[in-house]
Amino acid sequence: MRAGRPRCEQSRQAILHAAADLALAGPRLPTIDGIAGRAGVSRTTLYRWWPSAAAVLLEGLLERFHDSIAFDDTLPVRQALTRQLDALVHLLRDTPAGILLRQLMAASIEDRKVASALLDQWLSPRRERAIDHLRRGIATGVIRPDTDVELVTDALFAPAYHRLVWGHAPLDDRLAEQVCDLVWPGIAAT
Amino acid sequence: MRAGRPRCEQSRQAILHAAADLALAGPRLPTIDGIAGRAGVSRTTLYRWWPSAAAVLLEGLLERFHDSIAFDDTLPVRQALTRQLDALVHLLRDTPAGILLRQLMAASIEDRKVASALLDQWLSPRRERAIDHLRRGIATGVIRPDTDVELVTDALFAPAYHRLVWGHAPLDDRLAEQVCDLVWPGIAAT
DNA sequence: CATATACTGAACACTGTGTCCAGTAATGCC
DNA sequence: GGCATTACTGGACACAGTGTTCAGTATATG
Repeated sequence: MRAGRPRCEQSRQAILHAAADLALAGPRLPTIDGIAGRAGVSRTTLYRWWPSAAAVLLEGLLERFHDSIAFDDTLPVRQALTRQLDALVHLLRDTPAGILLRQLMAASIEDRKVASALLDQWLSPRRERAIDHLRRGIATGVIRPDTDVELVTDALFAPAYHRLVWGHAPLDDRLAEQVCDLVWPGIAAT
Repeated sequence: MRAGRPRCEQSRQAILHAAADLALAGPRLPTIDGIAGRAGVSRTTLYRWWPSAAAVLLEGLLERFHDSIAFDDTLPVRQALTRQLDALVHLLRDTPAGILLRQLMAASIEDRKVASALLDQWLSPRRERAIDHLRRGIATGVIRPDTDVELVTDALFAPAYHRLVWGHAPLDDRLAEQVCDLVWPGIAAT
């Protein structure tokens, strides 16, 4: 163990919770001062461990939803994809993850570090799981071998994120199944 | 004509251009002070006509790209959709519209007024045109009559916006055609 | 000329950022 | 127990940006 006073895990949790609470309370990203105040912690402690409020928010999101990638490769490919997408829709609509992600996407547009962290730790792992399913489908002959798996992954998942960001249409219960039904004929082996 | 000194159109243009220039120069939204300084105009003049820097940016975007909806209902439905999507991909990748839109999407997440303006004046008109094409396809028997045109519109256009925002994959030349090819079998009348 | 509206430039209070520093607290090691 | 090391505190600071106010100046109509 390292010498010196150990990091206070209780403060860390209080900070992550405070950041999430503030993010959920309003449309604007929480401020460093706001988070510190609500967590009952000194401003300096925040800067000691995180470079920005967005970084705090991201760590909280990842910690809270780290096992939210619905992955089940025992299911048939089509069901597995539908299930993963349905889990995402549910997550974005019915848990704080949706609002947190919205704000982090806004932050990532203005801050390249947040952008790469969010891409590496949120989107890419989920895309990889979907791509795994698609490759499995190609391997088992269910999906056409010339399928562009990256493109199909975007076609499947982009509508959910799109509706989250723009808010022009609801993330309804049937979305996942509808999108999968729409895309499937374009990739199914004849 | 109204009494009093008329609004200075030259200043207005200088402000819109300054805002766009600053937005293109960096990842962060331009500031009111920055825009005013670059346009050679008093801060007060900006507040006189716009509520925020994002509002300036949005007005500039809409004015510059107001006729960027590729709409041609003489083409067959499938080509018309492909063409509209291809025009969008090109716009997002090869013109300032992409960067401006990225920043406006970030602003719209933090500011509901920006969000509704952007939705009403950018996304919705474009969605409506796509929906028109799809309805035309249904009317002419090319597309299945039970098609959810809103969902299909999102499936077609969301991938482009998704790649613009996340930057995980390029907006390449074949994207429009690939997405249309992927979705078409799911909506084509048998 | 009067009236109405627009632009200027400076001032102001306010919020938030990011850094610094001296002081205090908690741990491992000798 | 004493020491080195690291963590947390709280106040101070300079800085950038916001949004408003106000007196002064400019330019249009009638």
